[in-house]
Amino acid sequence: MRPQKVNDDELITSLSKILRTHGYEGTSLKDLSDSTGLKKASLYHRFPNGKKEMAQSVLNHTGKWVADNIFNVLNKEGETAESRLKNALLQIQKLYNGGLDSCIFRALSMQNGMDLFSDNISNGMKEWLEAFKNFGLSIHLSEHLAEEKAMQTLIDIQGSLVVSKGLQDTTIFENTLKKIEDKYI
Amino acid sequence: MRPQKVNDDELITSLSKILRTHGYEGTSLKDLSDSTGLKKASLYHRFPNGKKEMAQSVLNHTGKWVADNIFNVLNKEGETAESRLKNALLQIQKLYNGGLDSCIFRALSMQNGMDLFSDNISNGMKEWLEAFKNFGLSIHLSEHLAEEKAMQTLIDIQGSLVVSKGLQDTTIFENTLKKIEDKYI
DNA sequence: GTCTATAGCTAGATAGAC
DNA sequence: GTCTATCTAGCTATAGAC
Repeated sequence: MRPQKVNDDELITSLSKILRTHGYEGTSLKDLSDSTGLKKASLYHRFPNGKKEMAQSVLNHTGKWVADNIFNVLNKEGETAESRLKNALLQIQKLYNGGLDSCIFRALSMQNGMDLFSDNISNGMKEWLEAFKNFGLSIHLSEHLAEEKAMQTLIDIQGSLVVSKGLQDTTIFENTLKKIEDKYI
Repeated sequence: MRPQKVNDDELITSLSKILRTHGYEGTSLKDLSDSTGLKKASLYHRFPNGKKEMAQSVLNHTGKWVADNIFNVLNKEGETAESRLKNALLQIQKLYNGGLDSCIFRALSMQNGMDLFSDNISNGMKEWLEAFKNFGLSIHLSEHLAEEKAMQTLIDIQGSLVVSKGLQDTTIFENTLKKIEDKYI
């Protein structure tokens, strides 16, 4: 076996970057080849089902990163709610590159992408809701209020990313993260 | 001259439907031809610059509809603020088909679309902000608060559309419209 | 104004050398 | 594991008949 030119993590990172920027339909195999440095045939060797498997891998990889670096931080034992939330919001800022990068859910959720990934996207969003609901419960909000606040948080994040992109102004995203903090504490 | 098979309004409506569903990159001329009932060459006769001109026309047409049916309603002389807001929110619900349809800004704001339409999208969003700011001023909010509430309203609309689509649950969009009403009144 | 036909290109995908 | 070469299908776009 030849050595890998690019390891799995680097590969997924490049794929993620280009898919989140151009969307599923707007990303060609040539784009993916150029951005990873691997030829198309090599990409097919690593991902036999082509572009849809690459996007799927990006979804899985991102889901794991978010679980480890956001949800776990948000509900970590033995830390104050303030510090858990603050740290989680810092990780969210990192995930979206300060508002410059789009959410992978959005990038894959036009019709063609939805036909392939709707379950992943739906389940992924439910995990965000659950994580923030658990955070709400940990600060003794009622079940109902914890759910409501979690939903508003998800809407704030997604909405501020769309508006930041549209107005080309990342302060909108940053201000929204600050507001999320204020709404909880 | 032969008669038009499809008038401009019907044409734009079909183009809008398909572009908002599939996004700019995900919509092919064949899709546009199938959905409008006009052959590709006929579409080029009506829009000599092809797909980008069709999307541009959809943006312009939607912008006019929104100005006439949402912004004008929201700031109509001689009606109570409650009734203006309620009516505008009904029109917003109509624009997005109860949360089933995506926003044209979102459908055109992956990278390839942004390269072509960033100014339209940015200016369009600024008009939403201005319209809601003026509404806020009309109910005697401070300049600062009126701007802040307008931004949150835009974020709520865009965010709830993304989350509704992702979770395939339009009640999220509907509940957000109700909340917008509560936040103002 | 709409159509058929077609040009020229790029897409996704595969075969087989090294 | 990566590559070059290639296939077929689909893409955007145009020419020219009616």
